[in-house]
Amino acid sequence: MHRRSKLFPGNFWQGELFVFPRNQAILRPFCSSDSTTTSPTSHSLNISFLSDLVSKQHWTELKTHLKDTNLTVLLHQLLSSEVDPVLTLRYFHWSQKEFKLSHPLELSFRLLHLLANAKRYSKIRAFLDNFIKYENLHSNSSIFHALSICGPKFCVNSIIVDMLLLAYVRNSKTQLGLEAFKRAGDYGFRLSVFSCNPLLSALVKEGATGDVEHLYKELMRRKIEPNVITFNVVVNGLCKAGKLNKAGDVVEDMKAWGVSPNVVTYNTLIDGYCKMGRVGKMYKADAILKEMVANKVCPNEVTYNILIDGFCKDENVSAAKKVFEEMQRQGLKPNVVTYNSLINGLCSDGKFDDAFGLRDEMLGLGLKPNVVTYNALISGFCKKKMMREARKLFDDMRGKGLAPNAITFNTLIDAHCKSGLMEEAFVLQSSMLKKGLFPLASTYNCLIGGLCRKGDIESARKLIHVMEDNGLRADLVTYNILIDAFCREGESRKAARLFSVMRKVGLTPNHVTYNTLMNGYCTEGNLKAAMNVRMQMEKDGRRSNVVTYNILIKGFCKKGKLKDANVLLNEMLERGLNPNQTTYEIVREEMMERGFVPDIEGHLYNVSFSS
DNA sequence: ACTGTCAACT
Repeated sequence: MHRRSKLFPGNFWQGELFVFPRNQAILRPFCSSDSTTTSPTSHSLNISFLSDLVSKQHWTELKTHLKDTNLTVLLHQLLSSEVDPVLTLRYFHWSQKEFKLSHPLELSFRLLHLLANAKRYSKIRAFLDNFIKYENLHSNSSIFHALSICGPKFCVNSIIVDMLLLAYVRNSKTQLGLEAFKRAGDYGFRLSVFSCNPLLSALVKEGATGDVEHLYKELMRRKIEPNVITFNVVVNGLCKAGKLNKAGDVVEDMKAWGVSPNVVTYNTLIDGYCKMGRVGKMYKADAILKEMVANKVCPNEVTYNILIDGFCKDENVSAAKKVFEEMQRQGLKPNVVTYNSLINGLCSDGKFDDAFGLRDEMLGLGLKPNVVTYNALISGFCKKKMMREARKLFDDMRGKGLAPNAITFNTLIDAHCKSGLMEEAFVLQSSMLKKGLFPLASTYNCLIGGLCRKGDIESARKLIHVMEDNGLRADLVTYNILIDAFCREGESRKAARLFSVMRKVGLTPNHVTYNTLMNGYCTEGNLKAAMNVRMQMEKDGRRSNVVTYNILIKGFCKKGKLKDANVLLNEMLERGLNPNQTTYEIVREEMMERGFVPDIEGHLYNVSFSS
C-alpha cells in the first residue's frame, strides 16, 4: 500500500483494476435490462432531440417522449456530450424520481467526474449527501469499483472519495467512513484533512479510541498533511480516554512536524488533567497553564472555564472562585459556561443561596441562565432529596421560555427512583414523550436502576425489552446496573455470565463494570475471584482506581487479612492515587473494631496516608 | 469545509 501511494497515477491505471473496456461496462445494465432495444446507436437521432429538450429543460415534453428503457441511454448520451453537467445532474435526479429507477453506479460517478472538472463541488457534495442518505444499497466495495472503472482521472477520483468520506461522516455513518478511508488507502487515493479531521472527530465523539489511534498512525504513514486541528482532535480523543501520556506524545509529534500547539491544544490537555482522578491533578493542570504562558500562548475564556470547572469538581469552590477573579483581572468576561460550572459546584455542595446569588449576578450581566443552569440547580436539590424545590425549578423553566431536555428529565426520574417513588418516575417518563422528547437509553437506565434497587430484577428485564422495542440498545450502563443487581442478590455467577454477554455484543467494560464485579466477589468473601477480575482489568489497560482499591482493601479487612490490605494501600499511594472519604472510613472502622482508637486520620497500623 | 470548555444516569 505504501508503494502504491507513491506510484504515478498513470502507472496505477495500468494495474489490475482496469479490467474491461469502459463502454462495455456502461452498456451492460442497459443491454441486459431491455430485450426490445437493439443498440444505443439506433436511438441516436432520437437522443439528440431528447438532449435538446434537456438543455431547454422542457421536462413535461421530455416525459412524453421517454420510456423506461431509454432513460439510461439518454443519460449516457448526455454524459458524452457537451451539455452542462449541472443540466445532466438535473436530468439524473428528474429521471430517477419521475420513473422511480436507479441509474447504474458507474454513470453516477461519471457524472461526478464531469461536475468535478467543472469545479461544481457543492453539487457533488449535495449529490453524495443524498446518495448516502437514500441509497444504502451500495457497499463501499461496489462504490470504489464503479469509481475506478469510470475514468482514469486519478486526482478527480481522490477528490470524489474525499467528499464521499465527508458525506459518510456528516450523515453519522462513521464506520462506513472508516471503511472508505481504509479502502482509499488500498486504491492509493489521496485524502485531505477536510475529510479526515471530521472522521477523526466523529470517532472521538463515539469514544472509539482504538480507531482514533489507528487512523492517526495511518494519516502519518500516508503523509496526509495533518494540521493543528488534526492534532488537537487526537489529543482530545486520548485525553477523553484517560491516556494523558499518549496525549503528551502527540503534542511532541506535532512540534516535530513543525506545528505549534495553540490555545485549543493546551486547553484540551488542561481539561484532560482536570478530569483525571490523580493526586495533585489541579497542580498538573496549573503546570500546563504555566507552560502555555511560557510558550506565549494566551489563555482564553475556555481555559479559565476549564480550570474553574476542574476546581469545582475537585470540591474546591474557593479555588475556583480565585480563578474566576483572576479571569476578570485578565480582562476576560465570564460567560454562561463559567457561571454554570460555579453554580454546579456550589449546588453539589448544597450551597443553594450562593448558587442563586450567582444566578442573579449573571442575570445582572445580561447573561441568561439556560437549561444547563437549571439542570445544575435541579440536580443539586435532587441530591439533597429536596424534591419540592427541584420540582418548583422544573416548573419555573417553562415560564422562562426554557424547555427541559432529556437530562432534566433523567435527573428528576433518577431522583424519584432513588427515593423509591417508581410510579412518579414512570409518570415523568411518559410526560417526556408528551413533550416530544424521546427517552434515551440513560432514561431507561435510571428506571432500570430504580427497579433493581427494589430487588425487582424481573421488571427490570421486562423494561429492557420495552427499551429494545423502542429501538434503544442496552448500553454499558445498563449492563453495569444489572451486574450490580445480581451481585447484590449474591448471584455473582449470573453477574459473571452477563459480563461475558456484554463483551460478546461488542460493549467494552469500563472501570465501573470491573469494580462492580469485584465488589460482588468481595462481598461473598471470594477474594481470589476478585483479584482475578482486577488482573483482567489491568490486562485490559485499565489501571485500578481509588474505588478498586477501596473495594479490595475492604474485602481483605473483612477477612482479617490486614497485611494484604496494607500492601494494596501502599500500592495505591505509590501509584499516585488519592485516598478518598470512603478509604478513610474503611480504615477507621477496621481499627475501631480491633480496639484501636484512631488518633490521626488514616493510620492503618504502620501505614500512613499522608506519606 | 474541520477542532477544544459547562449539565444527568452506573
